[in-house]
Amino acid sequence: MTQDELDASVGYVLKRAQAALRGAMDAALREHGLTTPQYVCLELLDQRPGLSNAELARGAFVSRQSMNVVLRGLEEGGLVERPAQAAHGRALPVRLTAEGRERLRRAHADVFEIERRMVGVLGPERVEPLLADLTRMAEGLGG
Amino acid sequence: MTQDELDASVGYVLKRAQAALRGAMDAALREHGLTTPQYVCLELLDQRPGLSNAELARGAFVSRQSMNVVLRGLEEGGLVERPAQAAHGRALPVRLTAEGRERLRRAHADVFEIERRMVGVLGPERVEPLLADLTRMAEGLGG
DNA sequence: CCCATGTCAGTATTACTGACATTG
DNA sequence: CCAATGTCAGTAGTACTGACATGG
Repeated sequence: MTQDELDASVGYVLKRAQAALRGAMDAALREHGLTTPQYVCLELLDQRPGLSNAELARGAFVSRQSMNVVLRGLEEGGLVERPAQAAHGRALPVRLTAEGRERLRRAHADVFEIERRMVGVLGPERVEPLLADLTRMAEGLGG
Repeated sequence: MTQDELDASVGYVLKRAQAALRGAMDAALREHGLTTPQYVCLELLDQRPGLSNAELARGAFVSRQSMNVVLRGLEEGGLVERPAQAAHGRALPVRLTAEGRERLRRAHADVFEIERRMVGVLGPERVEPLLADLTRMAEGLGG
């Protein structure tokens, strides 16, 4: 593989774009006392209240164990809450607290601005195909 | 942000695609006794022999310290080598050993197949714009 | 002096694996 | 029995910060 081929590697530019986004998010979220995985977790819970740990893990593309660590941090910070016992299954539905919702709201504004800046360099007509292509690639790998 | 907005978030699908690729690479490279960061490091060195630790770190989007850990692992495994002292600067040029080149060659075949499978679900005419868009997005965030 | 580099130390977050009991 | 879940334990990879000496 030559240098040209590396620059032209979809995997490489994918990683580059993701690293740039992650770095920008880490920096912005630090001011809100959140890590990027924590933010992702809050975002998922805001959209689908009551998701279980395992469901959150799948949504954030991490293991159950990793998500459990993230959840424990959020719980200690009073941003989410879990019932002590499950109603019927084993899954414990997680919900945002009022403080969690408020923290998310403020952090979201900054993250939204980052994403706007990232996507803003593209022509608006590119966004839809880009979303479709990335989704199909993930599905193509069984993701 | 609604569920539709999350699915439509460029950041989210970007992460999803990258997670799928990373997972596939981790699985494939395990059989070659390599981690994904180690593989990326070998690939960079194959293309540009003599890169320093700091240059490799920038190329792989990790910190100097993290890359140093990766390099130490590769050095212990006899896949790369560094001179004990720098010729003129402080930077130590890293080079693949014969074994490193051979290990990379075999691993590369599997990784190439994964990328082929990932990109294969797209129309060939989509690849170029995709590369360009991802590159521009990274640059737009200062990556 | 300034800056990039290599390196050491310590710590934190995230990740993995394996394992096990529980629930439906 | 089987599948999914929550959880415990151990380990590993990657990240951060701060610090320091070195070389150009």
